[in-house]
Amino acid sequence: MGYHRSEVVERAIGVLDETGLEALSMRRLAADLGVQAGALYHHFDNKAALLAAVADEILRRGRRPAEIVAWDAEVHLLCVGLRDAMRRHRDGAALIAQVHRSDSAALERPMRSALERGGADQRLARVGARSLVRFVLSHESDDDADFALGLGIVLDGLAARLESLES
Amino acid sequence: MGYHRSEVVERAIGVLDETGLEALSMRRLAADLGVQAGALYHHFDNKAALLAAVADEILRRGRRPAEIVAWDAEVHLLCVGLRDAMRRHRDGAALIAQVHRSDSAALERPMRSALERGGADQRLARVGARSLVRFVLSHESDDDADFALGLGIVLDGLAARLESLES
DNA sequence: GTGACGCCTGAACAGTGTTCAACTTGAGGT
DNA sequence: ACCTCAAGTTGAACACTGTTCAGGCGTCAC
Repeated sequence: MGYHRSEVVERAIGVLDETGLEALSMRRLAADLGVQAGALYHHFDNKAALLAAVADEILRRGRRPAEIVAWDAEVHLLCVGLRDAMRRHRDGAALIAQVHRSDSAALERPMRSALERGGADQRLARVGARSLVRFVLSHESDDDADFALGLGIVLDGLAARLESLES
Repeated sequence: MGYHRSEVVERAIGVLDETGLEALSMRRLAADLGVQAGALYHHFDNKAALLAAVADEILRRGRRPAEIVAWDAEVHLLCVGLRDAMRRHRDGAALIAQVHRSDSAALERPMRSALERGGADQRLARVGARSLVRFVLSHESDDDADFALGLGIVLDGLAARLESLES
């Protein structure tokens, strides 16, 4: 029995790690909790809401205390942190991408404020943050070296735009 | 009745445009063709194969004759062409991303050879091509101006890497 | 005519998300 | 101790999904 949402979410992460996103059905999760599928709908409006809570929890666990560093180091840190968080669980990137398909503002916000601190105007910060978040989400399975190179390319492009804004 | 694969694919594109990827089920498509669902399995091994054929057709229709231009203009053209092709149909990006999730080599190949013609080594061409393809696939719903800005950022970063290789 | 083969039907299987009346359970108030 | 009320759960149902397969039908070749 999952008294609270948090226990359901925790078990959902367990099922995710064990069997993957594909196999994470309401019935499978309910059975894992020793409960009927319908019971889950007293804690979550629907499966999407449940998955959103799971994605939030995965990201929450991956968050680190904010450090005050140079903007480019912070952006780099945010990207690597996001990648690490989603890679800690099977199908983590697929899940997070699915949940934030329509609204990825929450993921982009910290990235955006870092870019603005680096001198970007609103538009550049918005587009840059979006590009970075989607870059990270779509390169889950690449090895770290390739990821670092790709991220470096995007960051170089951003840096060039920022320099030309300052002059 | 869909005598041939091509007629099934064509009708599938029709259903896609009318009702979206979510509603494109085997039964829905079969009904649209005036046929039972099981009949489709004489033309395609499974739904994934059908969707792959649909994605291929969408991309084929979007292909333009190769022009011989500077590498950066060609990369730009390839990206815009891919974007246009997938945006011509409802959920086009979602479909193509789904089909090429495990194997996006076919999409990356022309991008890679253009980058190599621009002086990139194998690794840079591979990582750059992958980043560009995924950038395009994940920015379907952005307006054109934001897309152009984001693409410009990635291309600037690539150009910087290419210049430092030549020196 | 007699096969053979391609295409299709219709039903079935096992699964999915979701809803809902009815039941159990436990805590609070009197 | 009793009653009430609400939260939590059940079990069944609904309308779907992809997929399989024995059987039938029609069109060719021989």
